[in-house]
Amino acid sequence: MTGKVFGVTAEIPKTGVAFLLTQLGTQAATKFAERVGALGLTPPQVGMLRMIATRPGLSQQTLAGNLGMLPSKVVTFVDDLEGRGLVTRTRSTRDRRVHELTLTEEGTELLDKIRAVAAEHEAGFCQALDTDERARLQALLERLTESHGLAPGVHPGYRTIR
Amino acid sequence: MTGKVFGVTAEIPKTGVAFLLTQLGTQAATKFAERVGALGLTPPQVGMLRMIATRPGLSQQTLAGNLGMLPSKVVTFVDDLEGRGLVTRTRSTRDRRVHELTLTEEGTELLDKIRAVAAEHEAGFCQALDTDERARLQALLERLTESHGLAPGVHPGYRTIR
DNA sequence: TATTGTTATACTCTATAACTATA
DNA sequence: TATAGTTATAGAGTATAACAATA
Repeated sequence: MTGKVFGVTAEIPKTGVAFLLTQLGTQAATKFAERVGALGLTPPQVGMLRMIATRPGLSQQTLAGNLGMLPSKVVTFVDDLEGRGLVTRTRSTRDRRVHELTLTEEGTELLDKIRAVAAEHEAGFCQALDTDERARLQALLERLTESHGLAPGVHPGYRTIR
Repeated sequence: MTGKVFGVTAEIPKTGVAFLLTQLGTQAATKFAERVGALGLTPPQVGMLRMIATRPGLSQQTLAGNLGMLPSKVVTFVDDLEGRGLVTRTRSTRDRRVHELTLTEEGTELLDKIRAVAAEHEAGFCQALDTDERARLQALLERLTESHGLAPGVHPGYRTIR
């Protein structure tokens, strides 16, 4: 196979599915980070807000475990989100060691914006495909994620990312 | 939509194509890193070896530019690869400032192993799909990479990764 | 004694900027 | 003066471990 790269005709290695996924996954993650960055958030923080919305009152330890983040990192992020009035820490009455996390009204509103941004991201990223093609692509990708035992909706990289 | 996560029945956000790509891209990159790690290499180093094989005699600056890496990082990597007898630096006769990079015989042999490892990676990652499904998936993914202007065979993340 | 949340610290990584040798 | 390669360094980020409060 031959093609133009860097202005020079060069041998292009036949790119397989795995490498295409690596390329597109990085691209998708970067673009999503840009979009939520406009809301003052990082992708891991978005994951936290979603998790808190899904399971209000959960502890920081549980949150860290579910998202694969370090507990010390969770402290920093919650400090930030709490300082911006998006999340509240409440000492549990049953175990005064734990801080129960919940979204404020403002946090809930921001999550709505996040959902809108995510929808824009999805639409923008798949622009080149028509509805039918997207559906077929989605079905194939779901098959792959299941075969790799990836948890639905959980980014596998929160343990190392920002 | 509802499903089991973390042992608890919870609301799962409908995962779109963009997020599935993020998940799978991270997974593919991680698994590839593990495989080439067994050869003592990082993915960026693999990219360097491939680039040097494609364009023997290129300078470190050109290599850095093409792969989106910092020149100072290239120095470190080439130090390593040269120390292991995989790559040679030769002062250019036309411009004694530049170091022309070439693969040694050993480097060429290692690149053969890398190609084998990449093939195993591809096969292993797509195990859940039959030949026909892989071809259709590949075609759809190629459409997406083209629509996003991604250069064939070039990982977009070498500028930040290890 | 074990666990939650927090803080401190050591370690790694990245990016920038100096520095040399050549042009 | 500008550029290729190198080295040094400052800043950021990560993971580990120490710590106080509570169980």
